[in-house]
Amino acid sequence: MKQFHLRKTPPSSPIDYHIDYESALNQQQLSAVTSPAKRLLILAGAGTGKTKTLIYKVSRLIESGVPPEQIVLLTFTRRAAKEMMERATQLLDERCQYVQGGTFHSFCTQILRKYSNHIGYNNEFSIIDSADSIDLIQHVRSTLNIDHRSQRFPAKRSLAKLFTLHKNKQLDMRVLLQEYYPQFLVHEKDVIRLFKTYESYKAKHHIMDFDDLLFNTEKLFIEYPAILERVSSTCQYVLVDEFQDTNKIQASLCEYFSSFHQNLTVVGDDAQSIYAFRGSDYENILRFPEEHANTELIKLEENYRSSPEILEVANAVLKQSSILFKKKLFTNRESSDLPALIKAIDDKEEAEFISQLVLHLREHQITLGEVAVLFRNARDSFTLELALQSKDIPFKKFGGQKFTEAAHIKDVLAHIRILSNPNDTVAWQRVLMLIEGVGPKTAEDLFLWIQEVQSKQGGASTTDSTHWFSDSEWMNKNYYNGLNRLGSCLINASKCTPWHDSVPLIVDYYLPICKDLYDDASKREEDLASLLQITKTYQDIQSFLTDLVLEPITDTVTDTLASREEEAPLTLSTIHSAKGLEWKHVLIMQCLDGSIPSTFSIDNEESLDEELRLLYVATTRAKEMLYFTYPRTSFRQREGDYLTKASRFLDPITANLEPWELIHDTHDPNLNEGNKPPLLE
DNA sequence: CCCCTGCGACGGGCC
DNA sequence: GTCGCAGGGG
Ligand SMILES: Nc1ncnc2c1ncn2[C@@H]1O[C@H](COP(=O)(O)OP(=O)(O)OP(=O)(O)O)[C@@H](O)[C@H]1O
Repeated sequence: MKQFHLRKTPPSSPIDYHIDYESALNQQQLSAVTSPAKRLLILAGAGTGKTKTLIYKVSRLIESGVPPEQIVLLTFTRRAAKEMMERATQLLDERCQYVQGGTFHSFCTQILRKYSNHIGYNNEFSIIDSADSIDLIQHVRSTLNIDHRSQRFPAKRSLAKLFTLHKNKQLDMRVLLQEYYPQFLVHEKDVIRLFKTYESYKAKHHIMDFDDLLFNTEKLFIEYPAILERVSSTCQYVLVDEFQDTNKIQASLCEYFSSFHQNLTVVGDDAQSIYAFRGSDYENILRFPEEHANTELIKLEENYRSSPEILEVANAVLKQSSILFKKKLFTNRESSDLPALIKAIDDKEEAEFISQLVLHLREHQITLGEVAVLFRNARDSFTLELALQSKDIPFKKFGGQKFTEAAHIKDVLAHIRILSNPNDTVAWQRVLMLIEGVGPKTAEDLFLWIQEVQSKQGGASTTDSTHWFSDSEWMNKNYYNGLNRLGSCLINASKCTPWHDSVPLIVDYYLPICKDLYDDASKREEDLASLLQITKTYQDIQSFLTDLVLEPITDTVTDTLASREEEAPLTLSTIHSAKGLEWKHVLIMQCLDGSIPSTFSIDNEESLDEELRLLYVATTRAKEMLYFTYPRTSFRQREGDYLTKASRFLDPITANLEPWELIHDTHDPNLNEGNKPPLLE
C-alpha cells in the first residue's frame, strides 16, 4: 500500500482589518463582535452600546469576507434602520449599503413581491396603511348589515385595534374583548364575522395590511419549505436590533430567516419595551436563550451616553416599575448639571421657554441639531410648533402621520392607486365620493358598474374605455358632469409615460374639488406640489405607492422650508420615534398625568408600566442635559382653563432634579442684550 | 339618496 | 378635536 502524506496547511493568513475593533470597543462589546457563537443575545441597558456593537459586528463580518448582501439587519422603526445604515457606512464604507433588511415590514414586502403568487396573491398586491385599513373595515362592515341599533357596535378604530391584537398576539377575540372592550362582548359573533370578511376581502382583492405582510411571509415559509430554503440561504447572518419590541410572529420570522445558516444575533433591553400596544412581548427576549440551548448571552453594563446625573434620574424612573429590573447602569462620563424641572404657567409659557432656551443654547455652542424635544403624543407639540415658527427656528418633527394622513394627500393618492390597481375598491370609493352628489350608495353602484364594464371588455385596461360614462345610465344624473371629468382625467392619466406625468393631470382635476372642500386650500396646494416632486423620483407607480405606505413622508412644507437653511434643525419627536437615538440636550415636555402616563393606561398596571418605560426611554436619550417641563394649567374646549396634574412619575424623582424658575423680564424687548440680566442664572 | 346639523362617545404611540 | 349616528330638508 502506498502512503500519501497530507501536509499540515498553514492557517489562513489573518485578515487585515481596517477598523481597530480592540480600541473602539470594551471587553464585552468586543467579545460580542468577534464571538463565533451562532446564536447570540446581547441584553443590555440604554446607552451601553448595543447598536454600536451591532454595527461593528456587521463591519467585522464584511471585513472577514461575508458578502454584505448575505447579511440581514433588522430593526423596528424606519428611523433606527436609516440611522444604523448611515452609521455602518460611515464606519466601514459603501459596502454596507448592500446589507439587506430595514424594518421587518419592508423586508417581508421584498420577499412577498417575489413569491406571494404562491399563496394566492398577485406579486403586485397593494399595501394599505392603517388609515386605509380602518376605511376598509368600515366599508366591509357596511356590506354586512350588522345590527347596531339595539346596542352600540365598536367604532372602526376599535375594530382595527382588536383585529391587529388578535393577529399579533394570537389571542382569542373573546379574551381581547374581555380585556379591552368588555362593553362590546355582546357583539363577539359579529366582530368575528366582520374580521373574517375583512380578511377574505383583502385576500380576494390582493390587498395586504401591515399585519398581513408579516403573516403572509410566515405562511409562505410554512407552506413552501423550498421557498423558505431559497430565502434563508441568502441570509448568512441575521442581526436584529430592539428585539424587545418584536411580537410573536416577528420572533418566529427571525428563526425562519436564519433557519438555513443558523446565525442569529439579537440585541435589546427589556426595560425599553414600549410597543405592547402592537402586540410586542418583552418576554420574547428573555425567552430567547431558552429556545436554543447553545445561545451565548452577553451583557453590557457601562453606559457611554449619559452623565451620571442623568443616569441617576433614569434609574430612579425605572425603580418605580412594578416589575423588578435587576440591571444597574453605571457610567464613567463626566458630571453635568442636575436635570432641570420647569413648571410653566400654561402651554404658551412652556412653548416660549423651550424656544428661548433652544436659542440660548445655540448662542452657547449647542446647535439646534444637538437638541431634541420629546413628548408622549404627536399633538403635544402643537403650541410649541407655532412658537418655533414665529421665531424662525427650523425644526423637524417625527411621529404622527401628518403628511400622508392629510385628507387632500390621501385624495390624490387614491386616484394614483386606481391607475395602479383598477380593482382597488377603497380608492374608488374615496375618489367617487369626492364628486358632489355622490354618496356611499351611489359610489358603490358606480364601482360595480365600472367593474362590469371592465370585465366586459375582457380585462382590457382602463386605457380602452374612452367613453366610460357617456351613453350610460348615469347620463341624466346631476353628477354626470363631475363623473365625466373624472373619467377623462383617469383615462388621460393612464396613458402617461413616464407614469408621474399623470400626477399633474390628477392634481389639476382635483384642485377645484379641494378648494370647494377646504378653507385652507392654498396651504394644501403647496403640499400637493411637494407630493408632485416626490413622485418624480420614482421609476414606476408600484414602488412609489409601496414606499409611501412603508415609509410615509415625514416632511411637511415647513420642514422643507427649514431644510433650505444649512443648519441642522431642532428635533421634535414622539418618544416612540426617538428610540435608539441620542442628543446632547433633551427636553421632555408635557410631563402630565394624562399624557405620560396616558389616560388610557392609568387603571391597568401593565400599561402603566409601559408608560414608565416610555419615560425611561426618553430620559436615556440625553447625553449632557435633560429637562422636564409641564404647564400647570391648560385649556380644553369643554372645560375651559383647568389645573393640570404633574406626571405621577415625576414625584419620586424630584430629589434628583433642580427646579428652574421662570421669570418674566420686564425690559424693553429692543434693549441691547448686554443691558439685560443674563437669561440663565 | 345626499348633505347639513346637533348630540354623545371616544380619544395614544409604530410599521 | 373627530367620529358616528339620528333627524331633518332638498
Ligand atoms: N466602548 C465605547 N466607547 C466609547 N463610546 C461608546 C462605546 N460604546 C458605545 N459608545 C457610545 O455610547 C452611545 C450609545 O451607544 P448606542 O447607541 O450603541 O447604545 P444602545 O445600547 O444602542 O442604546 P439604546 O438602547 O438607548 O438605543 C453612542 O454615542 C456610542 O458611540
